[in-house]
Amino acid sequence: MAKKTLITAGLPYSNGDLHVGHIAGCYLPADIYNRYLKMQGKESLYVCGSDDHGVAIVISAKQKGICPEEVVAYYHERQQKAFAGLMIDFDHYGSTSKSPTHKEVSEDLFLKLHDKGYFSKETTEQFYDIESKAFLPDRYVKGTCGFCGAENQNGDQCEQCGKILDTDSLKDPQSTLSGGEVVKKPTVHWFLDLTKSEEVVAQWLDEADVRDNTKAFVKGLLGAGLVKRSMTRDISWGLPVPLDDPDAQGKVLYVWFDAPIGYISNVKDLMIENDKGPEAYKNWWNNKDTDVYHFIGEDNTVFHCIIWIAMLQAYGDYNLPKGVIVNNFMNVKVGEEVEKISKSKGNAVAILDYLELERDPEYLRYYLSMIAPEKARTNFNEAEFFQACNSDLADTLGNFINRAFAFGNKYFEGKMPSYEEILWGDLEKTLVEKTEHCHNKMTEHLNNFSTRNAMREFFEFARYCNKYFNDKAPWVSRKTDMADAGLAVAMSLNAAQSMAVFLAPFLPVKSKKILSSFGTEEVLAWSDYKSYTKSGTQVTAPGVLFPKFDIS
RNA sequence: CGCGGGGUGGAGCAGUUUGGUAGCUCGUCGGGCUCAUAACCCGAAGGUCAUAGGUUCAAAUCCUGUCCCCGCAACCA
Repeated sequence: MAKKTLITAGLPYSNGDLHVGHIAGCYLPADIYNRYLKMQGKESLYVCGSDDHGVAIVISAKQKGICPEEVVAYYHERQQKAFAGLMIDFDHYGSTSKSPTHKEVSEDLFLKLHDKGYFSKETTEQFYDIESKAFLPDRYVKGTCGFCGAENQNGDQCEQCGKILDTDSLKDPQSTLSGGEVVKKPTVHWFLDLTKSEEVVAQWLDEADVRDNTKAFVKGLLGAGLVKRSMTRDISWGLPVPLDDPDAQGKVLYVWFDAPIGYISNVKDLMIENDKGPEAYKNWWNNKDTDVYHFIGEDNTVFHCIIWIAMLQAYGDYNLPKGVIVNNFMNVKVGEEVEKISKSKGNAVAILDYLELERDPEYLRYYLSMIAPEKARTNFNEAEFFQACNSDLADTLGNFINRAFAFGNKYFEGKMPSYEEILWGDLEKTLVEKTEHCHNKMTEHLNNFSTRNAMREFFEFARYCNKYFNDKAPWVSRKTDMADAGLAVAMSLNAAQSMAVFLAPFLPVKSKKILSSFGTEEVLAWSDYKSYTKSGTQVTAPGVLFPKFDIS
């Protein structure tokens, strides 16, 4: 059976708007990979959905004076709008809080792990906000550092001395929510014992498609030894712990436990929606012919490369991911300063803002592919964005296509001139070699999940195309050797058509526009990049594909 | 000795796995061309590849030490 691929992108937390970092980190690379696989005639699915549970949403709701459902609904819709605007095409976009399937699949997974003895029930002391009548995660508690005496420190770590704080070492704890008094209170939770999974995770890591830097990071964690992690929480918003145990009352599954399960439940929902039945998702999740790839941001590494692997392995029936593609964060550059993208600093480059300015979404797809933080963090800078778009998209790519078509219109009545191989000289042979080289390299880079290198390869080719046209100088040869001028035009148009294929995963609309100039409607296959248009065919110039930003 | 990433011409980056003339984009200067979105092409200036030492015929690339920058250190999505 042919291999098929299930692609997922880290479920966006429905408690905020999406910005360029989110898109560059996982949604765009995954979208490009999905389109690329489909162009190769492979069966693939790209699923995602909002991650709706967790303390942060409860707190956010409380602060706004609304209920968690409203917070989730608001951001879920805005996130979908941002994705649609950037042509991030999911085969399915679900929601962990709205899908009954998700609840069912999560409960099944929790219960099976429970029955197999992977959980231990333990009592620990946690901060409890008396006024809000709620347990609080440490970061929502402020107090005095028990080590150095620094005041007003978050409950997880002291910024002054760097020591990690806990319920014992944080003095005079206060709730940042209510401002009220916080006490220590015992509470019962179910812990997943990760020490049992150390070997399995290490083995998976050896075989999986994971970038070297991710591998090194996870190996470091494994070397330090894994611990028990609580998979339940004391809040009311989430999936109730599905146990017939009085201690489970009022407790929910930890958001990080149920979020990745969304990768399974979203596929199941998609299959049900498509009338394939409630068991069809097994063709994707319980089938060795499926390669599962998770695209995530660096903050998700621990959960996807350790806990999720442990969960899947403990469950037993589902595929382990073939790869986890981790991208780093993206910072923004404001003036000379590099900063973290942050809403509170007001430097977030929000997707909806970008779209509202009616800027071309494909310019952003281009730029984010180009500066994708694949090996290290990169900076988003608006001035550089404008400059790169103008230089690469308008001057190099757009101008080349335009000049080839324009010359053809002017001197060949818009008909594709002759370009039989017998006419080729060294310049033509080199051009075709460069085309093949570009295709091969882009294939290699995309197979390695590097949109960045693929794009760089593409523009090297585009630059060469301009050089070819220049070296041929058809505006000179047309006076003495019309056939050679025609050859230059035809070969350039052929190159433009190849470019349309190369660009399709990145800039689907522009790619289509170029192809339709040649009278082709459907997306060509990735390997059909040399299916050139016949001589004599009428072609129509696509016009200016990439207008420039005015940055004077 | 907590873990990881980084330090390459004015700016932004590639190259380091598999040592062998230091590459790309932008910027600057000069030239060419006029088909094209004032675009394109060619050439030049500019780098002791953070630093000190080592291995080697040969090191940005391998090894060791040092300095600087940035993340992470797992209750937070």
